[in-house]
Amino acid sequence: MLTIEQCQRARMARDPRFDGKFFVLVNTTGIFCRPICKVRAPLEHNVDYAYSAIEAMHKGFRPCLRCRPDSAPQSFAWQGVETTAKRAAKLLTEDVCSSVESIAKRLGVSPRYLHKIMQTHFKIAPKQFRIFHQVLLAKRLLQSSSMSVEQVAQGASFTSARQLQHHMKTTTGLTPTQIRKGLNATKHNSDKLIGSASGKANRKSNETAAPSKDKISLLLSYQGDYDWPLVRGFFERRLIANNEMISDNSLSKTLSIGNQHLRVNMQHQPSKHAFNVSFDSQFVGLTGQIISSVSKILDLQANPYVIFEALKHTGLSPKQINTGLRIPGICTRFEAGVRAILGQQVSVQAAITQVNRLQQGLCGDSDRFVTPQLIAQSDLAFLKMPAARKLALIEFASMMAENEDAGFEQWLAIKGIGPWTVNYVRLRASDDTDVWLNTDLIIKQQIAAFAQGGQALNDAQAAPWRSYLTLTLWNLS
DNA sequence: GAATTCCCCTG
DNA sequence: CAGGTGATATTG
Repeated sequence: MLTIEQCQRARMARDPRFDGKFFVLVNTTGIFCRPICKVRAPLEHNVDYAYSAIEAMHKGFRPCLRCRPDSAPQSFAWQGVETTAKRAAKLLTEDVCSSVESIAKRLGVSPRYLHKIMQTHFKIAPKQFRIFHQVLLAKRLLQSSSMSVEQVAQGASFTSARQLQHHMKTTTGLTPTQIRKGLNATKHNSDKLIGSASGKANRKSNETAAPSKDKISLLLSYQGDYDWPLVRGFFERRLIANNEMISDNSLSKTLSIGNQHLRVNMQHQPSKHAFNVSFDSQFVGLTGQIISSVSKILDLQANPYVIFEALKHTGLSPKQINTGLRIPGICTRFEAGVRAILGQQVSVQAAITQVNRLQQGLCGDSDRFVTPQLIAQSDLAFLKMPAARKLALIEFASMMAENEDAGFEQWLAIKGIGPWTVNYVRLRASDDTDVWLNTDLIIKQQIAAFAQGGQALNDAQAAPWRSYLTLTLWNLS
């Protein structure tokens, strides 16, 4: 527990690390706040402290309407405007189809206020923010794929090649073709980049708009080392039949994006420090989402050097730290949730067997991963596991069927879903790099082993990359 | 940028 | 409890 002094300093500093740890009771008004409440700090002689919202309510205080200390921790209301800004940025880039207005509506704010939020947090209006993102994606496609300019425009969600031209010109001063030529001048020929355009060139021009049977392929590069054998092994031990396939140098998986389903192949090309990603060109419009899914699955954006440096200070010896460490990801929270629930208290082997039984039982030989709806409608009689866990899975599926974006506080409200499950999901399916899974059995054992060896593990040193510490300990076991 | 809402303080 | 103040979030 915290001392009065600590509380005092924490609330004066509005230190977010203490948010949720205690509450400020203001005697003069009978209102209680979170330590980070933006309102002018009450005088010390007017306040008391409580360690839970329940306690505060019980003492007759009502929650502050500004900081909402009554709402569940981690809910959006709890996290304040910054979270709204982040979510806005995410929605603006991910859901390019929706208008700015509808995104504002989804966030529960007026378009005007969204504009203001974006302006204060990103110094740019929502519309412009989105266009920049589209242009950046288009630029990347021009430089790393064999896609035609027309395809690039579609891939980056421009309504036409003309639009792409226009925005590219106004933001970079160059036309799409010039961007692509820039690559040719400085690097190799474009046909060195995975040829698939060749087949297209031969086809009749009136077919270009129609869905073709061609493959689109692009190169997604990573920085630093990449321990593919390790990542590959991780996936191999958790493979879902039909939905996923693995070979010596590649992984393929059927992704479900919206109501579309597509097979994506990811082939490791160590010499290029990249993965060659390919999928059917009829899904060109999903290019952006495919890239982000693949980046998540393969953890392409990690910077292993920085992580290595951080992990060195935890007490691990350099030999124990893998410089090519990546976190094998899962691209939807739903799939991660299913795997986590079925993985509670059992071995990796047992867990994946259950996942496959579930998949087989509800989807047969389909390559599409099971849906929330299918689980929610089933009684799961064909599964052999504790009844409580089945119920948890069904309830989880119903929640996801109703609202895919349900917050973790809603997850936790389900009986059978606790901190371990949520954190496992955060580790493998969120952008958070700082998930320290110290409630995990293996991790506990590792921590104990280090303590016994006289060299206690200092996990705080690994922040904000404790997800990688977690994975390192798993690998060491 | 004004108007509104909300909170804290003092008398 | 009323009236005064300062500050933030939000809207039109």
